[in-house]
Amino acid sequence: MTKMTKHSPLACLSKAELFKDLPKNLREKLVTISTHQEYFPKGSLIRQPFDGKDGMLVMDKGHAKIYSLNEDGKETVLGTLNKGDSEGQEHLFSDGNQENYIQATTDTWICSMTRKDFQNLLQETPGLALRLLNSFGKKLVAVEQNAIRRNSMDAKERIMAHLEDLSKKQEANVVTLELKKKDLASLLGITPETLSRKLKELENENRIEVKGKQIRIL
DNA sequence: CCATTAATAGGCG
DNA sequence: CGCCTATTAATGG
Repeated sequence: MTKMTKHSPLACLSKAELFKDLPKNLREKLVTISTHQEYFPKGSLIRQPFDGKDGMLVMDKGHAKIYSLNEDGKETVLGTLNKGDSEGQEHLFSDGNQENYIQATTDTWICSMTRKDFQNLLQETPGLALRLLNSFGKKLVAVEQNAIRRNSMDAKERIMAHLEDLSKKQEANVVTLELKKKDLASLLGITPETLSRKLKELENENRIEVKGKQIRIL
């Protein structure tokens, strides 16, 4: 393990979309119930079933993927986490064990807080509850949309739709894939081979240009 | 270097 | 399309 960066809990929480517009006094309240910064080396599991960890986490630095495992041992990628993203909000409301895995895809630092502490704070802080609901809703829409695409669009269309999402999010015509292509394939509900082939097709149709993880949308 | 993992290609159902 | 296998590229130690 390398150096330990000095940790500012307030700065960490303030990066989160969910918290960053909160008045400082509220953020300081959150700090009082949050853990110290935790380090996870690339490839390690931040969360897994039956690890006994509840509550939510905030990405301070790094990237991670969320996935589930079926009985054949194959993983299905459910989403990604980037700096400032928060995850595990559902565990703030119920104390069941989660069935998903969260794995660091780069060296990662996170902050977290437990369900109990968070619930107590929520009761004293309605404004916080409102923001949480809004964020929760946005996530729901994204998940729903991916589900809709899986059922209504063929592989090529799904890939293009995803690239356009990325383009919008990254505000560029040249997008950078945040996942390995095999993980992206899993997220889109297709195989890596199909992804590879369809990217080629799209390229031949002059709709995109692929250079490794950089893709230009034409 | 070697070993492992990721990406691509081709065949087939 | 997915699944399987072979080949190649990229990655890590």
